[in-house]
Amino acid sequence: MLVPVDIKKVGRPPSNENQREVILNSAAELFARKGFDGASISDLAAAISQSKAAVYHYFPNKRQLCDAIIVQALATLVPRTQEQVSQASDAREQLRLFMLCHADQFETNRFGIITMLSGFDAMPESKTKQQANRLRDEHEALLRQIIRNGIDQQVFSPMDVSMAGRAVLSMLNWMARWYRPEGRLSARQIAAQYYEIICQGFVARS
Amino acid sequence: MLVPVDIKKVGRPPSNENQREVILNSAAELFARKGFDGASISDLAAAISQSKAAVYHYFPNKRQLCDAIIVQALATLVPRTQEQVSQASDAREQLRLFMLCHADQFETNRFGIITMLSGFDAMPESKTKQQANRLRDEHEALLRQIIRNGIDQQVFSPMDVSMAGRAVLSMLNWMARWYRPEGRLSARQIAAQYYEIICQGFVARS
DNA sequence: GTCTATATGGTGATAGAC
DNA sequence: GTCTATCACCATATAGAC
Repeated sequence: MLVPVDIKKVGRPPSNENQREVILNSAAELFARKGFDGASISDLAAAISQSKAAVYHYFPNKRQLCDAIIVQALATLVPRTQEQVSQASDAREQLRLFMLCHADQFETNRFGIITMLSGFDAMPESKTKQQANRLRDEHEALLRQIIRNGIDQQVFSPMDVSMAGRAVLSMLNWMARWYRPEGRLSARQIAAQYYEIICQGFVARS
Repeated sequence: MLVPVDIKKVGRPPSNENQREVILNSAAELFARKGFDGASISDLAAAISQSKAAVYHYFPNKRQLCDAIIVQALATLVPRTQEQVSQASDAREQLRLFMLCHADQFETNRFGIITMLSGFDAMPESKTKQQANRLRDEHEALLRQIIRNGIDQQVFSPMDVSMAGRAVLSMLNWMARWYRPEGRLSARQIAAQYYEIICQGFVARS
């Protein structure tokens, strides 16, 4: 009789997947709050009421633990955004969905996304880093494609697509530095306002 | 006979001001590249070919050294921006000058401004921190006032002034993460493009 | 799988000679 | 004012018992 195989677990060490996730989640919060250098494995171990050695059982070192958080954040964000955006054909609606979905991560995976945004540049060269680069490139390419669509559809003015994309991502990514879930507006509401601002522009219509 | 007094030096320790600046500049670069926790006093001492003890002669500890860089960056940026903006009365031109001046710091004081942007939140409570807070508040207040002026003058559409200000600052501040002086565009040119994007908006005019 | 104990090295900061 | 030498501490990471 054939036994169903969970392909996600093939090749993994025979460790407790639950415990691995506990470590990833707690580490993401620590890295987000104190940065890679500021957060220590002792802090992490204390936060999950375990020993340092227990952490090293699941991850070979601090660097790879952090890298795993970063790539996991991107691996969630990027396909989810693609899926959302694909449900619209109007470029304005595609842009709105892109921005909402990106911002939504500040609610659903706050510490993971902050660790990703603040730790991306410090990743040393590795397979994981290359994977992260690919995912980021995909994400940025999607945004630029949306803007190009808009220009082709003549709903957006002609403009420098890559600068426009940077402007959008800058607004969203900087939220990592000030957004608090207990604030007046949700991350999606903030993104919706940014969408209106970037679409309409400051200048009053005649 | 009266001796002219440099008021900037009154009350300062009788140390070599030049050496102090050397330390500040080199430390700014290290903090900008590796972060507060990642940069060590040993690195710094080596970078200026001096001993660690020499650094501690000019600054009581690492934290106050970093704080000094942060507040100095703000103390340059904020009045300079005010002065520039005051030379225009049209809100669009004021906004353009604000953005150019802010971005210009990435060329004239690159490492200082990066250290400020990435280290501001981590500053512990202190007199220096309060000074930094005041300067930041002044800067943000100026930007919001420009936007309000524009709305009053009916050159800008009515909008949420604080969100609009955040949008502008996000675009500029995120430059700390990707701008390289050897790139194709200068920081001022980038800011000028951002100005066009944020003023006109994406949506095509009828 | 998780522990205690430890190896090893770097950190911020200081003492005291010159 | 700058040095060498050193402090106490904490970091990452490992060894080996259970």
